[in-house]
Amino acid sequence: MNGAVGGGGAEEDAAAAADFVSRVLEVVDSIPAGRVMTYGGVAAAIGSRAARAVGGVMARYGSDSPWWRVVRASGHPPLDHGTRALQHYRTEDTPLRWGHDGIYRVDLTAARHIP
DNA sequence: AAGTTGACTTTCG
DNA sequence: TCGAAAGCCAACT
Repeated sequence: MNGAVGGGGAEEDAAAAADFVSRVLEVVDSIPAGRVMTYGGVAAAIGSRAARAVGGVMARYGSDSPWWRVVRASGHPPLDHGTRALQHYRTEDTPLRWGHDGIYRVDLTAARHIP
């Protein structure tokens, strides 16, 4: 395969990032249907408090992961993707708490998944 | 190397 | 119950 060692410095950066991303995706992928986890919960599961970094990973690499199972601490889905997530929540039979204006939020009291 | 951004969290009013 | 501000961590420029 590769005769040379290959520098390493840049690879360590990429490896470190891939490691963080892999852990996040693994936790997200381990969330069962009908349950949700907060960004901070996922971060805590991998031993970090980087809730924002978790969101950043979802924005880039979450395209292939059940990102809709990861919600904010308030039970609101990510930004304007609520409509898109709602389709999945109804399909996964996730407990939702509906407001008077038709807006909904995930019932973390029942749907919060604890690893 | 340093600063800015970001699919966030928590606390105060 | 809702709104604004500060804090923390990781990635990008």
